[in-house]
Amino acid sequence: MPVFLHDTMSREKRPLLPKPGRDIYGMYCCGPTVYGPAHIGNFRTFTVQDVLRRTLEVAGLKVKHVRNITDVDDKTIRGAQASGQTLGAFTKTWTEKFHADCKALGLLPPHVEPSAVEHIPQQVAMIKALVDRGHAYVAKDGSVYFKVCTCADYGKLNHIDFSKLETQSENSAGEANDADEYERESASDFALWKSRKPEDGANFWPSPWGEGRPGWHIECSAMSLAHLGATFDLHGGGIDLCFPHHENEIAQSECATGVKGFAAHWFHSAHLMVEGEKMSKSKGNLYALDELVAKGFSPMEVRYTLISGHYRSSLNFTMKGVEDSRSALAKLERGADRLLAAAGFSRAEFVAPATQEVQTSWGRFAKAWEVLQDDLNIPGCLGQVFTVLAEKDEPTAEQARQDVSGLAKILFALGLQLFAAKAEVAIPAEVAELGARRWAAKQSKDFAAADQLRKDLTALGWTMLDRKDGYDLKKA
RNA sequence: GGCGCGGUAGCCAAGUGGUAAGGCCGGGCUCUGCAAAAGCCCCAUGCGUCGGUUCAAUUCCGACCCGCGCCUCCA
Repeated sequence: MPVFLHDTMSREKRPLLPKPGRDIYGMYCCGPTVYGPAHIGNFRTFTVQDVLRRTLEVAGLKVKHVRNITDVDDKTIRGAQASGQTLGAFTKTWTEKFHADCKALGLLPPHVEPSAVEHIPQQVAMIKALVDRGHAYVAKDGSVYFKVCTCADYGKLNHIDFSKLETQSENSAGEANDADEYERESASDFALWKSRKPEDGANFWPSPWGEGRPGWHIECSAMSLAHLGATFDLHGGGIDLCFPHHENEIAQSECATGVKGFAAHWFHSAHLMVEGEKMSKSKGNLYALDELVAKGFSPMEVRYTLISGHYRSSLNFTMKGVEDSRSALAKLERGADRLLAAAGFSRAEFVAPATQEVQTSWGRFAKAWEVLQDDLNIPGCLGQVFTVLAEKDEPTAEQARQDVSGLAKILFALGLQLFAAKAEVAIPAEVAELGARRWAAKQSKDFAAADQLRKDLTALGWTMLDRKDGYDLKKA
């Protein structure tokens, strides 16, 4: 059974399969603009896309995952200038930070990660095709605009009747659309090429229309064409990109190549709220991964939180939620440990099996997998996993092995790495000594002394967990 | 105004035309000198409101209330 996923354009749940005659499933995801650390909202989208890619792979598809880096736009140029760096040096710093965060969150690197700056010629070529075909025009200042009225089905992704919108002279905020800013012919036309401006500094490239830089929308069209072809299987991004970015991509790509059917499937993930509020710079709730780690949360706990809601519903990200995730993850680890013990496996053997075995051996987790394949229902899948782990009947060793295989694949698909090496907290000599003394007191049944020593440890911020044969010291 | 999404227990969150997964928290028990950890058990006659369809609706239809998103470069 193929994976089924809701498609934004058709508004239907549809099977995900490579185009006829192809054996590779091509997916393009809009990546980050590298002008600062990505926030958890960005990472929700990238994490959900990562789960999709992993799920498709577990389902046996060969996936080509392309995710771009936007390294030239107003924000990157301004950021570079403010930091006194070249654009390249500036975006390299933030790209590396992004990669580090992705790695910590367990995101598989995309197979191709093209950058906009590296694809200027492709973008220029596409713009040229649009001009040649009459879909774009050159303004007085050398900027090039896409002429929306030449694209009859513009608006099809968002189901907007664009002939009406075109005449709208102001947006919902009551602000006039500044149609004359760049001498656009129509308010809905958008920039493909922006002519060189003094504030761009050294960041301009040659083109048939003079020096300048590409508009934002064209980069994704050019890079998806370069790496996946004129048509490909799936295009993803945050729901905010649905309009106008993705609508514009469709228009540019289909008009430039003359081939309809740019992306067969559109995958949009809902946004994140933080503590019940919309994320925004002014509210200061745009958490970066580092800030959560500084609060004592592990990236895996953050990942669990990010996937704990269905991707099409907005998710309220709260610190309590991450704490809940920590407990849930710990429960998952205990359940997995029990299963491994029943199967006679070590933790090291708890890995997703190679592709050949991929379709078999789900054990009791077949239902969880089924749920995951149905519109990437991660919460439902996790619910199934916990249900199975709570079953009372002890599995036979053979059943447990099947279960381990199934669970390993589920967790691989979700990208949840259990048993992550926890940062060893060094035990101060003073604490270790108190612990040893308390253990000795307990052994000699001097409970009054033992209780006092426990209090002393608590005062230092440590707790002592007794076992039958020894004890652990943990930082509170 | 246009196009969408959603309102399920204290919190988070699945799901279904036949009577509510799961996680967290909380309570109880077992274990334990104490404490914790762990295991087991309990925790929505109820799924925004009001109508309608139906043998049966939280699930379908309609209206209404409430919250949220996008509507030109924010994942």
